[in-house]
Amino acid sequence: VSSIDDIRTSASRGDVGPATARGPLDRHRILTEAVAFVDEFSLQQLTMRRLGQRLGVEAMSLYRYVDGREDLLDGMVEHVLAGLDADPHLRLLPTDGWQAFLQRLAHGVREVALAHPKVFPLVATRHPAAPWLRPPLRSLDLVEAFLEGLVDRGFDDEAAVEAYRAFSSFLLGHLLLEVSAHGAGTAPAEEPLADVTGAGDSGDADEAADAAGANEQLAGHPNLQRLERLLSQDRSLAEFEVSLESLLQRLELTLG
Amino acid sequence: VSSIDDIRTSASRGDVGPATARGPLDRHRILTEAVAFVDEFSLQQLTMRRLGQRLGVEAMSLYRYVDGREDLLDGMVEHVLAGLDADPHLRLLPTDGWQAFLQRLAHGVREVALAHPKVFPLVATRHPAAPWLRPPLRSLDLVEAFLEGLVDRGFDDEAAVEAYRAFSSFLLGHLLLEVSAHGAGTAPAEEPLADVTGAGDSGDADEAADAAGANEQLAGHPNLQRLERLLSQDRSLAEFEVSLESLLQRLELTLG
DNA sequence: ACCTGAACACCGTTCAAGT
DNA sequence: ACCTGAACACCGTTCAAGT
Repeated sequence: VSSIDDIRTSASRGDVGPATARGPLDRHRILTEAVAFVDEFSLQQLTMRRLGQRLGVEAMSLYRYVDGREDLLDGMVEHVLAGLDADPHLRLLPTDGWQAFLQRLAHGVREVALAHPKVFPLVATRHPAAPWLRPPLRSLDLVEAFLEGLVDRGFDDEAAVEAYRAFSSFLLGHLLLEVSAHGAGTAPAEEPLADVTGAGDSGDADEAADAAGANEQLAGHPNLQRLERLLSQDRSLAEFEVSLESLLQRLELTLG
Repeated sequence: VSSIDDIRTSASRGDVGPATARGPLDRHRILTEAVAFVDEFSLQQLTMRRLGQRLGVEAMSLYRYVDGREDLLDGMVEHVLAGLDADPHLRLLPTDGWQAFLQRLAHGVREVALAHPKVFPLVATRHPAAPWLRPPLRSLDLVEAFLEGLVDRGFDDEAAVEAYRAFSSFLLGHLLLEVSAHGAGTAPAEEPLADVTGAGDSGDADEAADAAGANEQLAGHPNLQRLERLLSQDRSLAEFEVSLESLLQRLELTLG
């Protein structure tokens, strides 16, 4: 049942977003609109046909610019991260320590993730071009800048690579959780617990259970029950800062 | 072109795995076979029709036991994680310090991830039932056990919740990167760099570029070039241990 | 009770044909 | 050069019908 609701949102009723009819197509415009579409609706709803519709064109036209759907998804990932490659502000600056550099880089990636929460799972899970290109730092330029920055500030090769690994794990884990919580709605504390009185008409008990959602079995979990408010608070920025700070301190130790 | 290759692997030619014809269907068997199918092929290739085929049944039969494809995917996530809920070995034992407890739990989740690398992205990205159920610790029981264990060992409420957040981020980031590297193949160092001589017949230069893969522009990246071997080494277990150890130490500090 | 045939609306993709 | 009509093989899903 729920998967049907999912499909019947506005995107499937032809309301497909801005059908701007400027000039001939090009890859950049396709990627921009694809990202905008996903931002507005969801990954699931993005199809070649609907994207064509949004661009005022038949789906087949897209194949001149993208090599099928997989290439479209790869292109979208590249597209949302492109700003990071370009931004000189995310380079090692003359006045920087490596900590300041990593701080800016981390927050830069975080901004991209928050700007496109529904695209970020793609950034996280698409197979990278090389096994050592670790999401979310998915471009050669970005990784090169990272390594150069650290080596420039006294890291030897091993330490720089270890820092790269630890930094990417940290970013990926944190940001993926942050965007996924974003999608799930922010205030389950407002949701009344298991309203067993069933307020309505329904034939079977399933509906009440559904409404209670994850709270259904919360009864058998005293700690969850007691900590629900605490768990529901959005601490993502503070958590990010604290974990990042802790990572930087750990890296500092390996510098010996 | 590549997406077609993707589709034309053995799973689409009717070679769909064990078509065991034992008794009537049930949800558990469906989930087991769905996970086995993805382990063997990929998420992309899993369709209701092919899964039915594998079970010796028409696709429509599945709808008696799973509420559509979305529910199937949710079920698979629950299914691969079910062992963790059950395992008393992942509970807080009388002899445990909280560090030993978290160590065992972390390694338990890691084993699940490595056992089903192609399923793990689902564990990582499916919307959790509640926003405070953070992947990869996706079950009420597991999170309850986590919180209970820490509170039992002297964490106050705030510290326990903070530990839960930090622990889940760490696990998610690390394991997602580990399984995705797993899929990408392990030895890009063996791959010869941009063989521009093009060895063959081809009309345009695209093929050589494709073969070079991510190495195409490695020329402009001196640090990547120099560190390629280092970057290609599989350090995942050591990295896991070190990051986990560091996390535990950090948590120890918050205990005051 | 459990499974299926037939059907529907929708996909991605190709290719010859239009302009 | 750029787009499309028509077609193909495949999807997920429903529902009345079979056993």
